[in-house]
Amino acid sequence: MLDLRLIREQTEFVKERLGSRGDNYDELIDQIVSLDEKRRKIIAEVENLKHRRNLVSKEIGVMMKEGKDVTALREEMRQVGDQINELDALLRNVESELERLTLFVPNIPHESVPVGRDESGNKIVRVWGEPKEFDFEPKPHWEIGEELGIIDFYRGVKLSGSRFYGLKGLGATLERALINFMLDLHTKEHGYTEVFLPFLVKPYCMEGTGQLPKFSEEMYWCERDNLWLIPTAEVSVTNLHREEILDAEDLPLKYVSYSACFRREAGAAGKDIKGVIRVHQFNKVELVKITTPEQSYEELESMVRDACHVLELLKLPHRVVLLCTGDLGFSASKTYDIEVWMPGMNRWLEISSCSNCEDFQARRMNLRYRPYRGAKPRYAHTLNGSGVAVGRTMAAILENYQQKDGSIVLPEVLRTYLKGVERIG
RNA sequence: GGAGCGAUGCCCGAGUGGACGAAGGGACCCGGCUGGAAACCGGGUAGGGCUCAAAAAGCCCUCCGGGGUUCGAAUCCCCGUCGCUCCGCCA
Repeated sequence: MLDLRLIREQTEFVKERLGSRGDNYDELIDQIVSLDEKRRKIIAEVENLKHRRNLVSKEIGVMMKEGKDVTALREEMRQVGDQINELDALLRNVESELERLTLFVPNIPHESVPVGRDESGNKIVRVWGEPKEFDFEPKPHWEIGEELGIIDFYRGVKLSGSRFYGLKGLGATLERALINFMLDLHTKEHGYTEVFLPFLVKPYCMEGTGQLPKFSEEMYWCERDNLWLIPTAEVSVTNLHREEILDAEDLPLKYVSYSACFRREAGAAGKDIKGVIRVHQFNKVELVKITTPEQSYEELESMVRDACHVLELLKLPHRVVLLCTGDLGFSASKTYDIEVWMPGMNRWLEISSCSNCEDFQARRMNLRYRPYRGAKPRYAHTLNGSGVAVGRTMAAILENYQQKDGSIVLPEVLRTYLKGVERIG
């Protein structure tokens, strides 16, 4: 959520910056500005009346003790009270509409974000490693997984429908090993605190991180209990300290969390239909930081490095991409994607996305910190990034480590997590 | 799922219709005392909004959240959320 004051006082700036995302928000912003004006007018009026009522009510109390007649004043105040109720009701309507609209406004891109229409405007920041040369035609991971009997697409679909899959034997073990490897790396070497949180959350959590109200179609909803399945642990972890005022000396808070992620992929019919890269349920290890505005961009850089470290240790070639304004997510001010090389698919594949949301989410969830003793609270900055997507990492391992004979030689760093197993097949 | 009880400031806790943003205690901060400290003494310590260029100041709101009754609500009524206790069920 953007600061209403910013929208009010720098309307043109806000419109222009939002416009760089590729959609026009002028009309929405104009509606917000005019509702805000209306709101302030009503407030001025109703507060005057309340002030008067407070004074007179006190006086009535005093007069009653003195045995004076107060019927006339009482009657007058009853009328004032009616007016207040009317105005308050009006104000509630205006405020709820204002809030509703404001929740649909995306975050303002950071000034360092390149302006561009779509992913063609993204900038490659750096590349790590080189795509391996194969002396045979490398296969895509879905063929490898099926041939080795470690990924079961058919039965995943039998159980739950399209875009679900199952793992078996060393496939299941590898998935689990990857999760543990990533969690250990981030807790032991990068200083994150591990948390394990609910996968089902209240609607206000989804609103807090920006999935609701705009992206309800993308998520699974348990209607009976009005709970939502998280599309990423970003939701549960970032909301962990919602409505709190944190001490500055505790910042930055750095959390890492494993979670299953659930996505309806509503707008992706027919896209990436093969393999495990676009499915309704997948595992992810997520990084979240809560920090100060002064530190947040440094923290974004180090978060990207922490995520890349996973891929470096796995010796998977990857590159870091700075997203342009048109490719930026709703809540983000600045985002780096990390893309891994998939020799079987012959393309780069997003395996992590690290964003600084500045105070956009913090404002939605009322997450603040106190810069120093006695100071006014300020909104914190929140960051999130995959560290990294587990299913896609498994796919990348299958494709990058495949051998001519169809077997997989497992990355060395995983061997302690695989009880010494060195290859599959 | 049933029954009952509860939610007050940073923490504990009083208040059950009128001067209450809220007694008292603790904690913390500042000052005094001291060679220094403890004890003691004095003072202070919530959030949001509106008016405003801003500051200052004033006003409004907030005693879990939302409605209502009333001239006036922390206090009375209704709804919701969360917590506790007992019963039932359950991995």
